[in-house]
Amino acid sequence: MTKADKAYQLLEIEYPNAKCSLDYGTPFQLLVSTILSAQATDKSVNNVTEKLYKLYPDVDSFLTLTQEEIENKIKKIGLYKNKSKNIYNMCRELRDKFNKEVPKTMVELMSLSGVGRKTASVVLVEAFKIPAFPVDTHVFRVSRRLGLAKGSTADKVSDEMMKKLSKKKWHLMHHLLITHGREVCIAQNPKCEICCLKNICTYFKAK
DNA sequence: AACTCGGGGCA
DNA sequence: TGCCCAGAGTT
Repeated sequence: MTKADKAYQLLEIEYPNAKCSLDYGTPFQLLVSTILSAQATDKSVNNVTEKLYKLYPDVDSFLTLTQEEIENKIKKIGLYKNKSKNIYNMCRELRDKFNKEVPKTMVELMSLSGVGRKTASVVLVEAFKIPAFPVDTHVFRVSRRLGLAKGSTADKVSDEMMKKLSKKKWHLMHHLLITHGREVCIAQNPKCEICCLKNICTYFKAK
């Protein structure tokens, strides 16, 4: 068994309920809620974005709003209002370049306003079940501390993780690493004493 | 690769 | 109030 498989196994036992926290309907709704939830702490995003896209469920309903109107909606539900410009522009890009459909490739998704590498790969995996390994700062930090990835950029870490794990494990592993990074393998003063992975962790060994 | 941006969380 | 942070965008 590889180290990556071992880590996966241990994390799966530690976090039996780990899964995607975003509840979404359509790919477009996932896209909007992913953008809005970026940089926000995960809680509260769910019901809040739900409210938003119940009122405005698709591209067309957003296209009827001015940027200021979108900003007011977002402000009212308590999320980053500065994302309104991105969402306003993105909906026009979807209309003009993609026939109002959420595109299904990394390059196309990343061409949209406010959509970067992480948001794009989340949409590919969650909405279209296209294999990808989203790397946020949690996944980046935990993978490197464990010694599963050595790359210095999120893209490299993503590639390394995909090579080390069978495809069917990618999706859950992503959520397991995020959960672990939030709760135990935190950025400052990680809680190594209680870590279920300390016996196989490069960072812990070096301490 | 390093920096900027800028609002939320938290002490 | 000031410090940190996540992710996108820019240089």
